[in-house]
Amino acid sequence: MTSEVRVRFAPSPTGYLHVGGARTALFNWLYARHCKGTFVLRIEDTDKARNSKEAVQVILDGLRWLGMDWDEGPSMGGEYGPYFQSERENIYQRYFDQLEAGGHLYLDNGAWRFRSLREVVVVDDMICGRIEFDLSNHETHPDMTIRRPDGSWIFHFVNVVDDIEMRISHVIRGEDHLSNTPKHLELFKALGKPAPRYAHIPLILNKDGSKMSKRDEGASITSYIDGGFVPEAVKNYLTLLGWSPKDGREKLEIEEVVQLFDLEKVNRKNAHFDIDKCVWLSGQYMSSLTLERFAELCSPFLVGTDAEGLEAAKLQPVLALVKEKVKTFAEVPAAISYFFTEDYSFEPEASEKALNQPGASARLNALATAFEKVADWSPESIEAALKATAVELGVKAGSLVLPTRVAVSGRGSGPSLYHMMEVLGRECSIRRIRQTADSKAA
RNA sequence: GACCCUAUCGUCCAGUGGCCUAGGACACUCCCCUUUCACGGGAGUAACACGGGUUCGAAUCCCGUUAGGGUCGCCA
Repeated sequence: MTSEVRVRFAPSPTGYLHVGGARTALFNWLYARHCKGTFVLRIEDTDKARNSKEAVQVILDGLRWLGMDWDEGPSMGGEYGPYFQSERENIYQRYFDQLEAGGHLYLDNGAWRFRSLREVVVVDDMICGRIEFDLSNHETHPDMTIRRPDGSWIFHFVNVVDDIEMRISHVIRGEDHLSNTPKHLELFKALGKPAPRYAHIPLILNKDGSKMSKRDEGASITSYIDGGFVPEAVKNYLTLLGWSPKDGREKLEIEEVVQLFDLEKVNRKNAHFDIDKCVWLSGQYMSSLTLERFAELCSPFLVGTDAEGLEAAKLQPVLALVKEKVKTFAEVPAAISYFFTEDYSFEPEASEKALNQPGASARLNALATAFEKVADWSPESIEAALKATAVELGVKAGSLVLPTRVAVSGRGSGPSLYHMMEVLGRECSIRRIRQTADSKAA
């Protein structure tokens, strides 16, 4: 029972969830699920200045959006709570008293410092291997502060106390903590408790290798939510940063990742973040979404557009048309706009190429006349009518396609023309073709 | 500055002494398919940081250099 795997993600509520933090959470989540262990979410809000309900909410929302459910933590509870450090005052006091009684602490300018054991500390890391840190030199390794003069607690101390109290078996965290680990090990030793296993995962940097800061593209999970990425795709992309199934596959069901995931196989090299590949993966997931889920995930992006609140019968056929075309939901409003307004704009280049040609107007009118005679308004019939008209006019069918497309949509590209016209409807399609023939075409 | 980690195409991964004239994916270029764009299919450009070892043999092991990243807070 003591060998049970318990891992934790312990973010500080800074107001945003960094992509690197999200991946740390993900690797914890994957390891917990792989081992059938427990994934704990603990909020490290000892810094009262930065602590706010909203800031915590951003983290919870981000984790939920990525489909990482926690077994213990905020709104879940659990037998090792509370899960906010701001509510664990008495626990820290107890451990503090123990350290003080053991002679490990001394006062310095009103703050409490931990007297280092001044030894060589070995970190046996599951990813980085065995590393020795020589802490014997006071100059290069000053005693760490664990409590401020105002009584508030410092990260290193509360982090260790909570890992003890919450029975954490494996600490999976960013490599930026690797150099802090010997200090933490000293604390475990002074407290007389066994330390957890450590696994430091490499960091995520910008594509050019520079440090990723808050403002950089893709740094905040909120940017993926707002950017309309398919959440499964972002989760999938994150698993591929530092880990791989080894067989070259890129798109993997998360259940399979859970099955295959292993800390020992995680890379030791920092990953450079490539938003293009993430967008590509989102597009891959997009096409495999059911129309229902696609419509559901689209709806927040339709707010404020002509398509907002439209009944499913009107909206879904249009969404079906663009589903295979977009890579993010954010692209949807622009992709469908001309279906829901007569005030659609014409792309200059497409207009120039398709409409500003001699005889374009006459050809469009001939097409409109042919479409008026189509018995059933199906893609097949529309196509047949267009091809027959091409024969009549003595031109290639292809040369009528683009002008028709631009006339009914204003654009040079889009869904299959015949399917698009079917959804647009006979009356609307013909009206747009005639209007364009009158006003735009030469 | 000290200490720690890392080093394969522009990027993400494969490769753990011979199967590597280094493989896959994104991006890029070209071709095919197609009514357009996209999808799909095919082809191409492109990498073992450098220098020493060890070995019959090194992308793979060792050392050094260089480069990048991290830590050294009364931030987390």
